[in-house]
Amino acid sequence: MLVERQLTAEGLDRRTLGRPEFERRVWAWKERYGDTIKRQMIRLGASCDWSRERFTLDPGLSRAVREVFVRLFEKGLIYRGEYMVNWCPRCQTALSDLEAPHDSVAGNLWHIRYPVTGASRCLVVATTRPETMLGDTACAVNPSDERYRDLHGKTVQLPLMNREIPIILDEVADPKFGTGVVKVTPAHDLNDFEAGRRHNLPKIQVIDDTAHMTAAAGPYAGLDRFEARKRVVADLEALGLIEKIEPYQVSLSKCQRCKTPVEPLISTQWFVKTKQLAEPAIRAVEDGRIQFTPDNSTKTYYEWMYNIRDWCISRQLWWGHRIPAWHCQDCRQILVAREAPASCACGSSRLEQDSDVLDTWFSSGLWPFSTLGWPEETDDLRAYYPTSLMITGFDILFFWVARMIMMGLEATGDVPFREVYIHALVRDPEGQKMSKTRGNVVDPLEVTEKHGTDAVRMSMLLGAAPGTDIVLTEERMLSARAFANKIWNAARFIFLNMERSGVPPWVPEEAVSYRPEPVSAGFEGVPLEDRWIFSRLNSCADLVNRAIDRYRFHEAAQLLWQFFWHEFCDWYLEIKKLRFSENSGLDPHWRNLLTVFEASLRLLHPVMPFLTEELWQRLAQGAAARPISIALSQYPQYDIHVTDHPAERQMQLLQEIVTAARNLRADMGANPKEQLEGVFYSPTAAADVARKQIDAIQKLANLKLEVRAEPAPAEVQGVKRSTTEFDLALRIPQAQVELQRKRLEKEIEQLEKVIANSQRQLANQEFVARAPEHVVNTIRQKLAEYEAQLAKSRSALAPPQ
RNA sequence: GGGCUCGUAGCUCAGUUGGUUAGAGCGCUACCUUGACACGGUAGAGGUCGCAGAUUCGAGUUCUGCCGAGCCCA
Repeated sequence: MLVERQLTAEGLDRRTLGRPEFERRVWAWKERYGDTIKRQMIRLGASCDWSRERFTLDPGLSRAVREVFVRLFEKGLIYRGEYMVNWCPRCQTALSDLEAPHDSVAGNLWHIRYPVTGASRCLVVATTRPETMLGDTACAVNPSDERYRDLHGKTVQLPLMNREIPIILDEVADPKFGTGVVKVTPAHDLNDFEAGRRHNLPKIQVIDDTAHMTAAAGPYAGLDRFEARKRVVADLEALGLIEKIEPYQVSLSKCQRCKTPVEPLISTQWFVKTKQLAEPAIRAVEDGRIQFTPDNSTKTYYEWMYNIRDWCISRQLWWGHRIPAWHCQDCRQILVAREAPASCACGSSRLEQDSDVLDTWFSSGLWPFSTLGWPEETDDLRAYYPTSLMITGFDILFFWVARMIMMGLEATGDVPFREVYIHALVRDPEGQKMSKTRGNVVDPLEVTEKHGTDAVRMSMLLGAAPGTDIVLTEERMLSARAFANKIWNAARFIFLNMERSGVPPWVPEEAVSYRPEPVSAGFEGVPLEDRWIFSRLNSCADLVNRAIDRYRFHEAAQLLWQFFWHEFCDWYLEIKKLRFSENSGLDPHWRNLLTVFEASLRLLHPVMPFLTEELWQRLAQGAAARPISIALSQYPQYDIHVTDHPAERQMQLLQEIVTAARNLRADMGANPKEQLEGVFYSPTAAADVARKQIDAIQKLANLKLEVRAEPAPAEVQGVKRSTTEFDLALRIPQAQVELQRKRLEKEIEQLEKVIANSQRQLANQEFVARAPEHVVNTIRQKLAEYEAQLAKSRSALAPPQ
């Protein structure tokens, strides 16, 4: 179409150019612009086996097209027939139903009087296209419609044409619509065409393939169809035959490519009988040989397949696969063959190939096997067919996916793929579908240039929940860029400190078998933060792998974000700052840190390929034997032996202590830079954690802390924050103690609410009797904890005298 | 007309088989230019999960109806 546009601009058209020259031009265009999408994909970091790139007009694929066509024809599944097609008067071609989408547009419903022959009354018919009345060959009423019972078998006089046409009884007339009478124009409306078939009505074509009126339209011949409509209406009005005109929403089909209103025309086209192909294709999905994700696409698929109609596959275009059929110029016989036949059965050698080409989706439907060398039994075909996964958009579920399944089953006897993942559609910031006409298309190369490819990928993935669309907003991309920046800065920090500590180029060890190293002898000598981060990394790898397996990419992206930013950076690196020392060399702290960091990069790599590749190359530069790219390295996998529950519990306590202290500080309005003194009380294992991790706690909360392995006394100095495990008291100026009251009151209020809830639930006999035991126990346990905490908060609010 | 999807914090959305005080990012508020990062840090405010019923000991989650938004097919 773009090539035709170019020609128009040059004052040419394809007819003056001739077919060979036109084809040459299209190929030239394809050479020049054909790999735009490929370049975009490369820029977005798609890692495909580009050596297998194919084009449907490549020789191998063309051979498959002819093979399938001939086989279907020989099985009687392809036929040539006269049928009503969607005709584009501009493109001069037939279109499939899918290529002629219809919109609701404002129009009119004209009510026209047709005088009944030999009677003084008129039948009133309602139509949205008055100009087609010139081709009417009947009027129809519903057989069950009592109002018109007396007119059965009568005729009416077609106004303007003065033709006598019968009144037929047909279901096409809906008694509830309009007057219950419809005009029947078999040559220009699909429903009428079918009604005409049922009643053997003549088909009078009054509009030609350029949308002008034909000679059959009498005085209107030569007029454009819309001009003819005006004239017909004006003439009818002059005759007093217009009863009324009411505004009406018309369903108007337009050519998908050029938006010209489609004209339904009768013509001879090639069709595929789809019912027989659809049956096995439905079964393949029903019995699970093909699975859709998200699952609701399955319903859409069934809906279409159960109601499938024959597929018009011929196009009157000059670009595409020529239909492998030859017309004998002498006996009119049509020969369908894989290669051009030399002569016809009648002996004539005057054979001309059909001028039509095939719908592009015909060849696309063969893609999964035509690209692998079919019909030859190639090694590729044996190795890769059926393919594992088809990823595509919902908008071509019918165009492409359904047809691949039908064609795959028909040609090879097996499904073309096991799974279909329907990806999200990217929408503009207003949630609108992008379209060239609306002008809201986001150019991937542009946003990539602006925010970085990795940020664009991350922002899309974060929104990629199955079944929802992705709204691509500036804010989202900016926040993803902030994440990329965070990774970059974390790396900078690491590289900088490696230098300070005199760490030599690091050689990654076999990360799969690596365990965090102790800084002194024994398991207890492994720093808590290392035990913890290895356990967290392992858990993250597990969840990310599982999320990806289930196509829950938004979940994977969020897990990676949470892990890297809020665990690795916020806690791990912050604690590690305490462990660095000048000239330490590659000590266990460093080995642990670098191993986790390297694995994190690998974990992040599918989402942010460019950034992670860059950092990974720098990080692992010392390694002699390693993959040349992070893309070729192993993706982190879950290993049950790395899970360290005690470390996770201890680290959680550390975090709770630090958070409690920060809360207190914020409540008191303490300056973050001011170091506060405090006392930590706990009769439980928390005291042990506090004692061992005192450095980290003091650093992270900017405290000078004394740890006492005992319960807090009734009254402490300063302000106090309590959990079930511990009490933390900070010394602050007496004047600020009052500030705590508000927070305590709020906390008490919240606790009272949840305690009341829990109590109500536990008081319910039926709940205790019927709910699973673990649920009841959890609530009992929680209630006890709430109550203990409430007691502490109350005493802090009003210390016993 | 038939089918499908969605209504959860100001915005964009998570919430896996019904079961702890419903989450995230952005935005917002307060404090902090601390030698990785102000594209940052810490703390915080903000939701009767569209409405009305039903099932259940228990519903954001299941069912029905209604209201609202969108998509696909006729």
